[in-house]
Amino acid sequence: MSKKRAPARAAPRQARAQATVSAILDATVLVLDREGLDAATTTRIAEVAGVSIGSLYQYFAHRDAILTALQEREFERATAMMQDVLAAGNLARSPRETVTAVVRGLAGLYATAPGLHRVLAIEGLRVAAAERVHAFDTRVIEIIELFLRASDAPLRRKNTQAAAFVAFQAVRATMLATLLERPPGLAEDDIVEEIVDLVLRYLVDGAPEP
Amino acid sequence: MSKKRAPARAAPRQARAQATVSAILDATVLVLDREGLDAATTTRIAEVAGVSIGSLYQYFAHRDAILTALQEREFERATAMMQDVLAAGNLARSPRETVTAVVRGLAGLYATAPGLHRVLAIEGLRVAAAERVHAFDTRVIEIIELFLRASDAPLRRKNTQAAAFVAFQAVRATMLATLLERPPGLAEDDIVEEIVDLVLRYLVDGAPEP
Amino acid sequence: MSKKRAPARAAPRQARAQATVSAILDATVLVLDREGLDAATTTRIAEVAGVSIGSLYQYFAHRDAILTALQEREFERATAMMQDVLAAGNLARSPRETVTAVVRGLAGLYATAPGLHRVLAIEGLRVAAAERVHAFDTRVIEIIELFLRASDAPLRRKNTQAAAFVAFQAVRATMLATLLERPPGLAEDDIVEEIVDLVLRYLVDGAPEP
Amino acid sequence: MSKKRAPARAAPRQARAQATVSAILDATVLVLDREGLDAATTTRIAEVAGVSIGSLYQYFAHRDAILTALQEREFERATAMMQDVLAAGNLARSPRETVTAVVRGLAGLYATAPGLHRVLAIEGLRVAAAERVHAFDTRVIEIIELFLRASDAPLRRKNTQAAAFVAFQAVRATMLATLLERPPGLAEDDIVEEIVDLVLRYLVDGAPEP
DNA sequence: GATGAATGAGAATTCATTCAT
DNA sequence: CATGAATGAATTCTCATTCAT
Repeated sequence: MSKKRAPARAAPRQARAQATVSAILDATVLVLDREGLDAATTTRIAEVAGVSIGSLYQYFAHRDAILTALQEREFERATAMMQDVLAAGNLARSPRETVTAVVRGLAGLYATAPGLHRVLAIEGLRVAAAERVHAFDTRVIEIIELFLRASDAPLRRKNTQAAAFVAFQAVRATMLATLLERPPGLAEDDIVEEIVDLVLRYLVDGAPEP
Repeated sequence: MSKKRAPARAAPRQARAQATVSAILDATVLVLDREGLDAATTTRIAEVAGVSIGSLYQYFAHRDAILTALQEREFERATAMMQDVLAAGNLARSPRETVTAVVRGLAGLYATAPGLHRVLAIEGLRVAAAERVHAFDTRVIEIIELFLRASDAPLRRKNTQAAAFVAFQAVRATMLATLLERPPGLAEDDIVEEIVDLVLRYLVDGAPEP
Repeated sequence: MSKKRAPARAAPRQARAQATVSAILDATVLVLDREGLDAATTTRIAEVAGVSIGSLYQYFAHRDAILTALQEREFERATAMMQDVLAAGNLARSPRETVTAVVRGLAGLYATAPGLHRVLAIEGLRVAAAERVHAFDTRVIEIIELFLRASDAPLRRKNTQAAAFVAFQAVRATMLATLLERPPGLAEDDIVEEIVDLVLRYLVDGAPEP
Repeated sequence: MSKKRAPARAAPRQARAQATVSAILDATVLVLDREGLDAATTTRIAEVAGVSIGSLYQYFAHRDAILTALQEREFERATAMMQDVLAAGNLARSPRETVTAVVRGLAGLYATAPGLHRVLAIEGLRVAAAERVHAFDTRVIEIIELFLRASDAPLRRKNTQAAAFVAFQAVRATMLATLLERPPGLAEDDIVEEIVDLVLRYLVDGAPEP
């Protein structure tokens, strides 16, 4: 489905190479977050990374490969965070504690570079993003679903998959919108609480008031 | 405030001109929805519209002007729908009826061209979109807030502004994600129900189960 | 030699037509003088003339025809002025009087629209201007030469053609430069005097100091 | 002050780059001289330079930057020539020798590419040329004025600034007109002599006949 | 005749990508 | 491996000119 199937650039084995790749990805984050997608030209990225374009193409077959790698990295982080918070070991926590941890975790990920996540989010990336985003969503939803099933909280929903989907999308979008639009007269902490409440009431029966 | 302030292209007086403008906007919708933002070059739009680029530039000072016009048009539609549904005359309806109407209304707007709305939504448009999107959000939230205050439903939230913001973002994003990702094993009607439930439980105390 | 040989638009016989042609030429002068050659698009000219482009093309086969007509008109005026001042009837005047009259005459022509004359002068107009400018120059030089020969002032030059050429170019350029650059600390009258002196000393023997 | 302030294209460090820049400038001279300003499109320049447009834009932010660079280069040359000829060391020369040197110097500069200088001169270049041309004129006039004051020739004019202005404009324009129009029956050398005489009689008292 | 909507060739400029050094 | 000069396809936009109404 992806338009460009690159001839798989040599995975960097040496430390210096690894550093270069990181520099490029970090530079891309910086540029995307501060200057937007349009400004993220290969030249600009290379410049911010302190690397020549030649070198950039040593490690990435084409521009999209950089964006893809970045997306992958962020998805990885998000998945890891979710997995961590929703691990079996945490089943003992109260639902509120758990949901709060997830929302705060997501907020943490987004807060570093909200502009980046605007771009990475479902609506932004163009090339073959659909599949990748879908895969990520599926995975995250799975994690949530598993947790929901394992939990012994009094769930309101029968269709846990749908519930996981709805809950995740609602949290993701509201969190991002908050970071990008800062609704007036609302501290971030307040919003976190609102979102937690939104999800809790939706998922759990008789969720205690905060 | 916007970067490009066009020398105000001639407002079309003749019928033919009006038709051309419509053709261009409609073509843009088509292209954006099916081929994405990147494919929406002026040439492609003109081609799909069955119009010469010259004509395109007769009515739109530059590419962004087309996108802006489109955004304005869609925002207008959305606002109108919300205003309609949340009008004072509808205070008598049950909360569930009202929320359902809103969600269905939004679904209706998005369903025609989900790809378009992906682009038009907060994360997509680049040029000076921020202000415009923000203005739209503010307006919608105001409408919601007004309704919440006027309603005599047993509201759970004290901060109605925050509530309006969270509710709207949650509905918008989840609806859009649904249309774009066609979540597994869920008909659109099911999703509508889920979203309605999400919002209802969040906003209203003791909302009766469906 | 000219690239475009137009199918000779119908010479306007009616008064209204003549007025339209004038309006177009005058508008062109205005635009050229104030906004420069680049701004002198057919649309802009028509707009300033208060005429539709369609009408513009009714009277001028193409854009260049307008500029050519204008050039012709200005050349005509300049030639007429020279012819007038250097007519046989004026042989009685003192050389200083005559030269002053010429310089003032030129100043008068240029002063109305210096920007226009920058464009019309030798260096400006592009299309087939060379021949036309050359013809004009030749004609003017002829007029000057004839006068010089008829005059009984004590001429210093043997080669009257060369003298006429040099004198004319010097006056023309200095006058134009003056109007365009507003040289520091020099009123227009001072410059006229300087130029008169320049030419007089060059052409006439023992020309009396001012 | 100029409308376009370019993001300072990379100054060429490597030898090849320097060669490319030169090729572009030289090609521009060629095109301007032979085909005129309108023909000097970026594509044509690149083509004549034997370089891709991409390369052209690697070194010049936009078309005007090329023309500006060229103008600067020619102005530099002209100023250097004047400064050279009118240097303090040359005060011993006779006025006729000095003026002849200046006129011949200018003739030398113009002769290589008269068409180019038609464009570069006051009337031709559009973008922000005014200031630049003015600055050049000012500088040249200063050089002349300084020389006039230092010289012990019997000057006729009190206002040396005005004299410098008039003398320079007269020489410049007449020289250029000569090269562009080749008045019939006149060798370039004759014209030089005429111009020298024009200026000498204007500036110096009792200038000896040739 | 007048109007102005439509046309499209052509110009400027960008940017991903390659490749000689 | 690194560098950065060179490339050129693709894109936006302008403007002279035509022609149906």
